[in-house]
Amino acid sequence: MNPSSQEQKWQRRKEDRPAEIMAAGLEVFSERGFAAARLEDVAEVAGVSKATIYLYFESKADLFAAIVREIATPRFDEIEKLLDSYEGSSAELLNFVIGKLKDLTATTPLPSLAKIILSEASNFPEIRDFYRDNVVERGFRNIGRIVERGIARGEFRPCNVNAAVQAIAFPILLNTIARNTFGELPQLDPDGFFTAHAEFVMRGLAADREA
Amino acid sequence: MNPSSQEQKWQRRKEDRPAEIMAAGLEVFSERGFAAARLEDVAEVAGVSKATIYLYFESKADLFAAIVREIATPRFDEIEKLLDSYEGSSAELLNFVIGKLKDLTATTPLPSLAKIILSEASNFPEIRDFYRDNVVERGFRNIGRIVERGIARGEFRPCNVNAAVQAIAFPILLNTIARNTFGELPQLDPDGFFTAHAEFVMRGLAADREA
DNA sequence: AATAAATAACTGACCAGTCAGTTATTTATT
DNA sequence: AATAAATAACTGACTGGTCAGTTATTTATT
Repeated sequence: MNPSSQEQKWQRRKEDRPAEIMAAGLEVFSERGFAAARLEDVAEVAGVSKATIYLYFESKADLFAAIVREIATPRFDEIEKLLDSYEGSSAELLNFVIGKLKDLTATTPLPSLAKIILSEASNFPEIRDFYRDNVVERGFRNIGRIVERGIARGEFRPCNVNAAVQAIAFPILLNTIARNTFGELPQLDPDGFFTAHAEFVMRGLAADREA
Repeated sequence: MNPSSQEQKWQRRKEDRPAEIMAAGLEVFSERGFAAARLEDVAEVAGVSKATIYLYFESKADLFAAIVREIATPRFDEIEKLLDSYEGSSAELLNFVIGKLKDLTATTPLPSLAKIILSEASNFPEIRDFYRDNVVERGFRNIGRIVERGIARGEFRPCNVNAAVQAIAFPILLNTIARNTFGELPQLDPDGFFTAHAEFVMRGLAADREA
């Protein structure tokens, strides 16, 4: 009549809990956004009670920020390492980075995170400030470095670097966010888009030929 | 002791209520987003009770859709009329439309509405579908027409039209949304951005010179 | 008086965050 | 090696607050 009295109800897993909760949070936040995500769902996916989340994270916003940091940091580290050591042409470098971005948008949940931040950041200042300082600034700096390098080497024409960064990155970002929001509309089809976009960017940046 | 017993508490204003409620809704939605906006606040701004909103709109989502339609429709009508009759060069036309977009983003609440839709549409399918069919499709079609016109007239190089539309519109849209979200970061400064972006677009689209 | 317009008060459902109490694990004692 | 005491991890049940939408009633208009 009491077959389970011997079974363990739970285990202590101090080391693994944070990562598991963050993985669960990523899943739930990606699906529903920040405000609409329920911590009870996060807990269920992570296989813990809601209260356990609060043993490891201070608040919903703190959990979200931890997730973003976890995902963004290694990507930035990687690209910064590349930028420091690269020796080829700037066009090649830019193409490589665009390809990388394409991969990231296709294989990681970055697009849904980006969407969340754009959409909900104004209501959650902690999130907005963290993201502005750690993702927006850093992203601009990195792509900006490529453009500046190209200009310095005479490969790209002198131009407004910040505008160039936006011309490069924003269509990619918004294409991904839009697909994420509306599904696979023919207008947003990524196959043609990425190559065409890279072509656009190259022509927009190219140094004028000598007369 | 009852000085106000003679004063009117309210008036019947069947004709004006919907417009006033929509204006109030625009204000509140722009500030807080869709989910976080409170109908009680909308009611207060409109000077009515919350229940009155339900005399004129079926639901929160219905009110939001009505607002978007009200704002988007005349803009599209205007641009479509222009496209039908325009006779000058395609570059000039495109420049004009970019300028128009710049104005719209600066002087209307379109950016915050766009942000709301991108961010919250997944949680509110009625909004998403309405917006996809009435704004995204129509916007793509209009800008796409300009690009196609330029290609047909030999002013622009043949290219992926949908990608071109995104290269033209997405940086503008996202620049505005980002400023709306993060405030006026130097990286997003609109003064330099719009002219530099127009330049980018023109170079990206320009037909190759004959050899 | 009849009716249309508007409101005030209410309901039901939701959810972040809290906390008293329970269970697993470790450490000390024999 | 057995067990008792102490500690740390975890949970269930609750609280306080929010808010879309509804209902019963009041007020204006004809």
